[in-house]
Amino acid sequence: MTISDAMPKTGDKPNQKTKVSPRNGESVSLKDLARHLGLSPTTLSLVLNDSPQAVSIPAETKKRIFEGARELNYRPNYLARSLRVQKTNTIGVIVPELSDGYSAMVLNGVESALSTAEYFYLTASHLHREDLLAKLPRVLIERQVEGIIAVDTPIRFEPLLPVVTVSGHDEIDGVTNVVLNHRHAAELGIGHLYNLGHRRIAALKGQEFSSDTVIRWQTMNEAATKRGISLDPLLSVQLQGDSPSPEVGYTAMKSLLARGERFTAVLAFNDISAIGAIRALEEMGLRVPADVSVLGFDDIYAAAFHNPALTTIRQPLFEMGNLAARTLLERLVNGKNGDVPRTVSVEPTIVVRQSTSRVSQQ
Amino acid sequence: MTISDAMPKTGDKPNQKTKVSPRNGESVSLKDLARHLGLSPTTLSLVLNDSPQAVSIPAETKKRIFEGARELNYRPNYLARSLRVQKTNTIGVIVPELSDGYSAMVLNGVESALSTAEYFYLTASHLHREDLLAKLPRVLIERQVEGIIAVDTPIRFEPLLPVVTVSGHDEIDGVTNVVLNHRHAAELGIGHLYNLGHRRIAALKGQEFSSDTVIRWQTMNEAATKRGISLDPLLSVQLQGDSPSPEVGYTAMKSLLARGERFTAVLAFNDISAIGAIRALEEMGLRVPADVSVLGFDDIYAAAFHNPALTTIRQPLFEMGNLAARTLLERLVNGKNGDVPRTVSVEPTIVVRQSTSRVSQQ
DNA sequence: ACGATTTAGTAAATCGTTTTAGTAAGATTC
DNA sequence: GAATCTTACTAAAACGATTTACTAAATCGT
Repeated sequence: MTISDAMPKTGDKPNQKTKVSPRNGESVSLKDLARHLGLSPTTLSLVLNDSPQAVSIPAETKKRIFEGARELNYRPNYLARSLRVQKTNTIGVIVPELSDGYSAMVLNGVESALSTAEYFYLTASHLHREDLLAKLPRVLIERQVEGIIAVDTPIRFEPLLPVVTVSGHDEIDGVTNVVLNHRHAAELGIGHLYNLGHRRIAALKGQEFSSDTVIRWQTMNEAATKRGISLDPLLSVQLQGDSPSPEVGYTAMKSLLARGERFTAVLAFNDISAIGAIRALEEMGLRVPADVSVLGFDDIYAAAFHNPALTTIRQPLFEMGNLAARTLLERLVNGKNGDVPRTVSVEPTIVVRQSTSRVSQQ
Repeated sequence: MTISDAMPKTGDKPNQKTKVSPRNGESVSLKDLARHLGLSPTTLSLVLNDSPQAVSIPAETKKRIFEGARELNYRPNYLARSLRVQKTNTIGVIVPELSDGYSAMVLNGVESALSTAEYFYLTASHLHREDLLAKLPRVLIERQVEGIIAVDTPIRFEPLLPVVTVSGHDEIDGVTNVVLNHRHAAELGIGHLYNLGHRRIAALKGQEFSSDTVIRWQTMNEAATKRGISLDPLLSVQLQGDSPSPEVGYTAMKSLLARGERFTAVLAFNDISAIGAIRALEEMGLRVPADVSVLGFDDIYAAAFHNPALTTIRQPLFEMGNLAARTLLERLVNGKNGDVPRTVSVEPTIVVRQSTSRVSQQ
C-alpha cells in the first residue's frame, strides 16, 4: 500500500475546470482546496484542525472537506503554519561529530524522546571548530528551533532559548546539564581495581576538548586518595587528536610504555581507547589481563565482544540523550521554566568481564 | 593546561558570548529594526541581502542599517524567508536507526556535503516499522524539505520530490541509488578466501530487512561458482533481530556450529557480526584464523583493533553518504533534473589483517 | 529651462497558514 | 413579531520576511 493509492488518478477530468490544478506538480494550498470546494480557507482550516469553532459546521460539509483534501492530496505547509502559530516543533542538536558512536548513541535517545512528541530535530556538528561553535547556535536560532541540546559541547552563546546539555562543559544559569555521576563512576572503577590488588594504576586521560576529561581525572584521583594510593602523573598520558578510532589509545599507550614505568592496571578514558591500548600492550608482549588489567569506559557494543572482553564502566548514553530531550520538552511543552535544575545525573554501572584480573604476585 | 588556553584570544574574557538584548527576550523583526532606524523594511531587506537594487542606497545609510542590525541583534526569521522565497535549504534523511554505526557513518558524509552548501537536514528513523515508513516521508514533505535521502530503506512513497537512496531497496524512476559495487566486493572476498585455499566457506547472511542481504548473497554465490565452488546452504545461516550488537553474529554462529558441518572460513555480513562469530568460534575451541578464517565487511573503526584484527571488505560509508548528498544538491541547487542516473556505485577495497589465513593442511 | 535620468527610498502584494471578528439567514423565545 | 440565539459560514488581519511597482526629489544633458 503506497500513498499513491490515495491520490487522485491523473486521468480524472471532473475537477479540471475549476482551475484548482496547481500549476502541474506543484503542491496544493489551502486556498486551492477552498476554491475547489467552494468554501473559504477559514472553514477548511477550522474543520481540518478540528478547532472548537468547527462545532457549527455540519457533518456533511466536514465530510466534503476531508474528502476533498484526500482527493487533491492536500498537505498543509508546515512553514506557514509555524510562522503563524509561532511554533516549529523543532529543536537543534549540536554534537562534536557524528562518527564517534558517542554522539550517535545520545542522538538515538534524543530522537526516541522527540518522536513521541511529534518533534523533529536539526543536527549540526561543530568538529571542535571555534567558528562553528559560535555560528551553529545562531543559524539554528534563525531557523526558529525552540530549544537546543548540546552534547559534549562548550556553550559559546547566550542561552536565549531553552538549552539542555549532555556532559556539558559549563555551569550556566537556566541550562540543565545531564551528566554521569562521575564520583560514583570513579568509585566503581578505582574500587574495582583496588580490590583486585592494583596499586600502580596508569591512566589514559581524555582529549583536551572533552568535557569529561577534567572531572574524570579529578574524581578518579579522589577515589584513589581515599584508598591511600595516588595516580602517578608519570603513569598518565593524554589522548591526542579527535579521530574516533582506537588509534589514539594505541599511540597514547605506546608513548606511556616508552617511559619504562611499571604499572599493573590502566584506566582508559573510553572503550575505544582501551581497545587501542590493549593492542599496544600486546605488541609489547604484555598479556591482558595476566600482566596488565585494562578498564574501559562507556560500554559500547564492541566492548563485550572484544578479545579479551572489556571490563568497563557503563555510561547510559541513550538514557542521557533521552533524558535531555525529555527535560527540554518539559520546558517547551509544559512551559515548566521556573525552576530549571542545574544538573541531572545518571548512574554508571560497572560491567566486569575479562580485561581485568587480580594483580599477579611478584 | 585548561581549555581556555587553547582558545583564540577573542577578547579579554575567555568565553566571549554573543551579547544580546532585544526588549526582554523577544526577538526583533525586520519591522522593528526599520522603525528603530526610521526606514522601511523594504530598504533594510534590500541592503541586508545585498540585492542588486541596493546600488542606489548610499553607503552611509547602508552602514546605519548594518550597525542597527548588529546593535539590536537582528536575526532574520528563516521560516518567513523560506515561505516567501519557497526554499528551505533543508532536506530529510530517513535511516533505519541511529545506533548501528552504519547510519551514523553515512550521515556523517551527508552532513559534510550539506554543510558547505548551507543546507540542514532533519533525521528520522523508521525502526523497520511499516507505519513509520509510510508516515515519515509525508511529514518531512509537510515540513517542506527540498529532497530526501533514504539510507538502507525501502521507498513506500511516490517520489514527488528529489530522492536519493543509499543502498536502496528499489529501482525507481527518477531516484538515484548510491550503492557499493557488490560484484566487485564479492570478487574481492571470495577471491581472497579462495586464494588462501578455502573451499568450504560458511556464510552469515544479513537480516531480511537489509537491502544488501539479497544482492550480497547472490554476488558471493556467483563469485564462488566462477571458481568452481559453491556456498553450501547447509553452511549458511541468516542473522536474526535488529540489535546493533555482535550478539546477533554470536548466536548465528552458535546455531551454525550446532549443525556440526565442517568449514574452514566464514563470510560475515558485517564486522559487528564477524566479531560475534569469532567469539562463538573461540568458545568452541576453534582458533581464528588457525582453524577458521573470518572475513568481515564494512571496516568499522573497531575492525583494525579487534583481536585478531579483522580482515574485511571496506565499504566507504562516509563517501556514500557524501556522494548521495552531493547528488541531491546537484539536483536542488543546479536544477539538474533531466538525466537522473539510476545508479551510482562506489568501489570496495579489501583490507587484509589477521583474521584470515591460508587453510591448514589436513 | 525643460525633459530625462538617477538617487533614495516606500507601499503594497505575496508566500500559506491560523485566528479574530464578524455577518446573514433561520430558529427560538416571550 | 421583535429581540435573541444558533447555525454556517466568511473577510481580513496577522506571522516576518521578499519583491514588484511605484514616487518624490535631485541631477544631468542640451
